[in-house]
Amino acid sequence: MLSQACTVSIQELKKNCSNCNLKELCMPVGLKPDELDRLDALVSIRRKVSKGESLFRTGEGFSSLYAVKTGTFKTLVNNQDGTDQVIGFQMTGELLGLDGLGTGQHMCDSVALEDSEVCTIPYSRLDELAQQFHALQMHFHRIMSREIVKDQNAMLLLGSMRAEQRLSAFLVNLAERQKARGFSSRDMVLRMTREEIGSYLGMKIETVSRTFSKLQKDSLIKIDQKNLTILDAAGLQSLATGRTH
Amino acid sequence: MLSQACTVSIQELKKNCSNCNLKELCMPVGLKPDELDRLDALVSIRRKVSKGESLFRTGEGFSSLYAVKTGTFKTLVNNQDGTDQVIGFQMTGELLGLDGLGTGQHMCDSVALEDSEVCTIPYSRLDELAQQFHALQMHFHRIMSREIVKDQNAMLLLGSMRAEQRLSAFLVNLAERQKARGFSSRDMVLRMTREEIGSYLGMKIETVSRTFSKLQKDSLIKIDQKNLTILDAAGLQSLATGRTH
DNA sequence: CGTGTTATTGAGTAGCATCAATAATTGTGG
DNA sequence: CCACAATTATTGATGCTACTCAATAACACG
Repeated sequence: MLSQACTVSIQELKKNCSNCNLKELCMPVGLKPDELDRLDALVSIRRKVSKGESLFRTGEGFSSLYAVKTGTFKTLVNNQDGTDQVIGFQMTGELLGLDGLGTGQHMCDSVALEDSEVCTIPYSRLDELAQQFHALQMHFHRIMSREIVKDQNAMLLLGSMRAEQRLSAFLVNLAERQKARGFSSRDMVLRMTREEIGSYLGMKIETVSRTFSKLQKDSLIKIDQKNLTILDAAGLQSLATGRTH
Repeated sequence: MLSQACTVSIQELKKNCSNCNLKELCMPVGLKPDELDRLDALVSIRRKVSKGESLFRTGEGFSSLYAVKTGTFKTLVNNQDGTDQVIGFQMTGELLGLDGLGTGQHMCDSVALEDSEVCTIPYSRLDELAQQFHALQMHFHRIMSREIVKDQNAMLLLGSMRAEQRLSAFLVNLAERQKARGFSSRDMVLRMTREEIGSYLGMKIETVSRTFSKLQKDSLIKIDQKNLTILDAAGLQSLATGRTH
């Protein structure tokens, strides 16, 4: 795995966190210059993950966290009957692997939806560094807490929304995240299949497809395969936050 | 709030973490005696919360975590349309308040389902102590990670199980937690209403009631109001882990 | 003891899943 | 680079699950 780092050029190695344009989204927020330098060394291990390849799998030993440098991932939990369920999509700047910390083993699979690249953050070294730099420790806590809140909001979505609302909320969320990354929140490319969206939102692929068609018929979106345009952001938002049942 | 501590007798104050019978479930797991002593001082602030009363509410400033000493709580997220959804039930030894760490404000409400008591753990002091005692820091990370995994499993339940399966999984989980606390996993008292169960499981109160009746008809459980007896634990378990759709 | 809350059960219905057929797209090997 | 296979997506017809509405019963609380 470490040999993967060789695929990164010397030039690339020199620009880690310090001048990474994801600073605001990833770990290093609020760190002082010297703290950033230390973190740089930590995440110098890059790893490429091709489309469809796993970053880690359920049951594998946990040793590192991963920050998505480029690309998109999905996270899957293995249902006891052998089926999988998507429980999250991670895009640039988001952290992967927090699930493994509790037991020392990863509790889900992480699979790249497109050719992607991650920064590997060995937990033991993050921990060491966090002991020295309190701000990093605090920030790490905040990241974990936000992960908990995010999951709880997903529970809300799954527990009390109907199909149209779920999909709207999902698209609004995607748009927000795109915007936070400096991309258009109007036009985007869905990296995941209808089936993956359905798995995440607790609905069948046919229902996802029909709901997309309905949103399009109502002129809220334009959807052509993976290419999505949000035509009426306010309308979509009001659908997403509307009555539950 | 601090005045609540006065309701605790001197005698009670002397027996905190060190000889608390929840050691295995709560924070102090794996700490050395001197570390435990320090934690003792930390959690000496007890607080009683009567049935129906809030421990904290959405939007309130975050300053402390809470360990349930006795009793049961429910956690609610406020849906944007004004309705609430139960996203968890906390029993003895479980930690509350992790949601507030990310933003500095609580992101959910926590309400006592019966007269309860919590140990207040000021975050700033926990943090201080964790800097000194690395084991505590590690343990705190593990607790947060497990919270994430727990929520992800709840997403799985909500996204891919049908009513009977959801309720079975819920009851099996309750039984396991009762057992971990040294109580009977066969007979228990449900502290929550049917409506609260329904809210948590993403189903209506009528469906909860009907599903209880069905499980009883099939001789898997005996349910008389809040009194539950699990007659066929294996059968219930196999329902809970059975096919999704 | 009465009132408000909580729970049970029935009848009818809406929403989503299932089954099915077809189309569009992606990936692969010749 | 093209042809074929496999995957992914769309749309229709039908059925089942769980929601809605409703009536009644049991319980909790003051």
